[in-house]
Order: sequence, then C-alpha cells, then structure tokens
Amino acid sequence: MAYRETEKMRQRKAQARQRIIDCTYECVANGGFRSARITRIAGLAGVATGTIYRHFESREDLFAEIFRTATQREVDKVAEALDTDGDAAVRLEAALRQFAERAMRGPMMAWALIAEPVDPKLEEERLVYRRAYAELFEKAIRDGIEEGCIPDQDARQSSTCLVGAIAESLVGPLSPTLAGQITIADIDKDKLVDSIIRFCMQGLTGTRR
Amino acid sequence: MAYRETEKMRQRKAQARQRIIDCTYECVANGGFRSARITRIAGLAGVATGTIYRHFESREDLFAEIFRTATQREVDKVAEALDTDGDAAVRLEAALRQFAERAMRGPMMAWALIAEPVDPKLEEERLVYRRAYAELFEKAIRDGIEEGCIPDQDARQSSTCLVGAIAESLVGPLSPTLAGQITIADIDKDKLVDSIIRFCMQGLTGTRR
DNA sequence: ACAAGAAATGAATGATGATTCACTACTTAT
DNA sequence: ATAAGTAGTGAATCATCATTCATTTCTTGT
Repeated sequence: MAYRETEKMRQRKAQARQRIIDCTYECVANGGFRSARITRIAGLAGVATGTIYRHFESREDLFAEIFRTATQREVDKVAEALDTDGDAAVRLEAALRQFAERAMRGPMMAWALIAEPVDPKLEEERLVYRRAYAELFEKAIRDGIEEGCIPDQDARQSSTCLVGAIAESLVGPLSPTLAGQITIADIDKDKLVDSIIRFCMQGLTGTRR
Repeated sequence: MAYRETEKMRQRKAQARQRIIDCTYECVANGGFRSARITRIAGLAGVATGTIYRHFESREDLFAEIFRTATQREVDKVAEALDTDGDAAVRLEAALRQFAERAMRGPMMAWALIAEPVDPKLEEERLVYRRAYAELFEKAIRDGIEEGCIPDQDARQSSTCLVGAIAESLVGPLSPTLAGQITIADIDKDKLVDSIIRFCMQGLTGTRR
C-alpha cells in the first residue's frame, strides 16, 4: 500500500464538503431550491460538478441535507423559546413570535422551507419538520393544560392548526413575485406577527386579551 | 372556399375538448398533477398527443384550467354554505365543515389542489384560490362582528389563519405515501373535522363550547 | 367527384440539467 | 523516485417528456 487517507486529507475533504454545503445554502437562500443548479453551486464552491457527487449521492440528497440543517436550526430556536420561564401560554406566544419573526428576517429561505414546491423527497422532509414543530407546540399545550392556563383540548390537533395558521399567514407575504423577488414592508411586520399571534392564542386559550 | 366550420364540427371539437378535460381531471384525481402525462391523457381521451395542443396552449395551460375549474367548484360550495340562514358563526362553521368534508371525500384531488408541489404557474393559481377562500371567510367574519356574535378582530388575518389551520390539518391525512396511495380511516374523519372546527371557532369567537 | 381548407396524427425534435466516467493530478509509503 | 491508490475534473451522456410539424385524413361547398 502506498496511499492512505491521512488526517490532513480528511480535513481537506471535510472543508470542500462544507464549502459545498455553504454555497448550496447561499443559492437556496437566494432563489429557493428549484433554481439552485448543481453547476452553479459547484462554481461558487470552486469545485468541478463531478466533485459534488463525491460528497453527495445526488442533488436530492444534497438538498435534503440542506433542508434538514436549515429546518433543524429553526426548530431548535422555537424549542429554545419554549424552554424559558413563565406559564405555558406565555412561552407559546414567545415561540410563535420567534418562528414568525425569523421567517420574516430570512424570507426566501423561509419560503423555501415552508412553501416552495419541491420534489417528493424534500416534501417528505418538510412533513417531518412540520410535525417537529407541531410536537413542540403540542408539548407546550399539554403543559398549559396541566398548569391550568390553557383549557383542555386536543393538543395534537391544536398544534397542527397553529403550524398551519402561521405558515399560511406567512406564505402570502413571503411568496416571491414572478420576478423572483420577495419584498416585505418593514411597517407590516410587527402588525402581521401580532395579529397571527392573537388569533392563535385565542384559538388555544379561548380568551381574548 | 370549400370547407367552412359547421355546427356539427364545432360540437365535435367541443366534445373532444371536454373529453380531454375529463380525462385530465381523472388523471389528476388519481395521482396529482405531477404524474399526469400528456401522452397518458391523450390515450385516455382517445386522441393523439398533438391534438391536445389544438385545444390547449400547453400542458401548463391545460392544468391551469383543470385547477381553476376544480377549485372554483370547491369555493362555490363553501360560498353556498355561507349563504344560508343563521348567525355568522353558525354559517362559518358549516362552511368550514363543508370544506373539510369534501376534501376528505376526494383526498387525492384535494391534495393536488391544496398541497401538491406544482409548477410556478399553478402555484400562482393556488394562491389566488386560497385568497378566494380567505375572502369568503373574511366577509363572514365581518358579518359576525357586525351581528355581534364574533368579537372585533382583524377579519382578514383571521380568515387567513382559518385557511391555514384547515389546510395544514388536512395535509397530513391527505398526503399520499411514497407508494402514491392515500388512506384515511373512516373512523377518524368525523373526529378530525370536529376538532379542526373547534380550534377555528374558538380562534374566531374566543368562546369555548 | 373535386378542390380547398381544416383537423388529426404521432414520430421526431428539443430543451433542460442531473449524472457519469475515462482521464488527469495529486498524496502517500517505501 | 516510484508505485499504488485516491481525489478532482468537466465534457459527454442520458433520461425525461413536452412540444412540434410534415403528412395524412376528414369536411364541406360546388
């Protein structure tokens, strides 16, 4: 034997892989999955197209990884917001706000994750993550029921409705125009987030504020 | 001049067009838009592929027509349910129920209309129709506020949340498996519809029942 | 029956991009 | 320096289907 994979090589490969991931991320955050071409990604990452395939099984696979990473980050943020002090209703509100506000801060990526039409494999991933959000919310709702700050209800169903209500409210503002641009008036943001949250909290608690 | 389009011919063409539409509808109701191939549709309709293009500009166009027709039918049903007697809250509930129940009765078509990843042009149509639903709901909410059976709120925002909550609740149950099948346990249906409606009405009225 | 046009046909074309793979360049151990 | 093996390359290939269009078939008015 003459060549053996060495630590240095391992690192170099890992770096290339990371660069590919970063550039894919950038492409997606810029125009969504559909418009992210392998050749473009390769170009950005400074590697040949073929090299992509030494690091990822397929385009679908690469995208799935991006999707998972990006979504997990969001899910974690929501989980974090749910993990503070205060009663369940307060924590839920903070979480919903977190979700919505982050989406509006990175609208194209949010659109890609939430609403962009994607291939079946990614759609699969999307369902998984929508479930992940729903489960976080569900847990919090159960807590709230136990604490008594949220009335008894089908926590699972309510959580699904929360996810849907937020997603739908964001899809309109987030959707790129035909020209591929996304524009959100800064003024609207707060009001939008506030009214989404009002509906959701009312749906949960049956209480107006 | 020797040939002139005659009534008989006009009818024959109209029939062919209709047959194409019907077969497209069938294909979509069977596997969604993505899997509906022009050649397959032509085969079913008993015409050559080229003939499709004498009746429709493009596949996209044909699909857009199917989408519009199918969705308009649903929107009309909801409008109908909203146009009965009773206070606004009652009518809204009936409308939501109509929406959800019809979706569960034709799950693949409902999925195709609500959640299937589709090309940009169809996605455009979809947004239009989601808006159409939202506007119906919005109107009813305003009525309710005026009547006093629904508390004052941002009707537009609430209507969007309604559409989202319902759609999201249905997407899970409606989504085809990898095998392309959709199965909904009969037992679940009523309970699902009931709990969606409970959340939504509570979100609207702030009243538990 | 014929000519003028229209409709229908479906094999061939075309467009799009992901993916491959024969080859080159590089790394390592001896 | 050399051999053995791996990584990188990117032009060529491949797959998928919508779409076209030269040709054939059908309709109609004379």
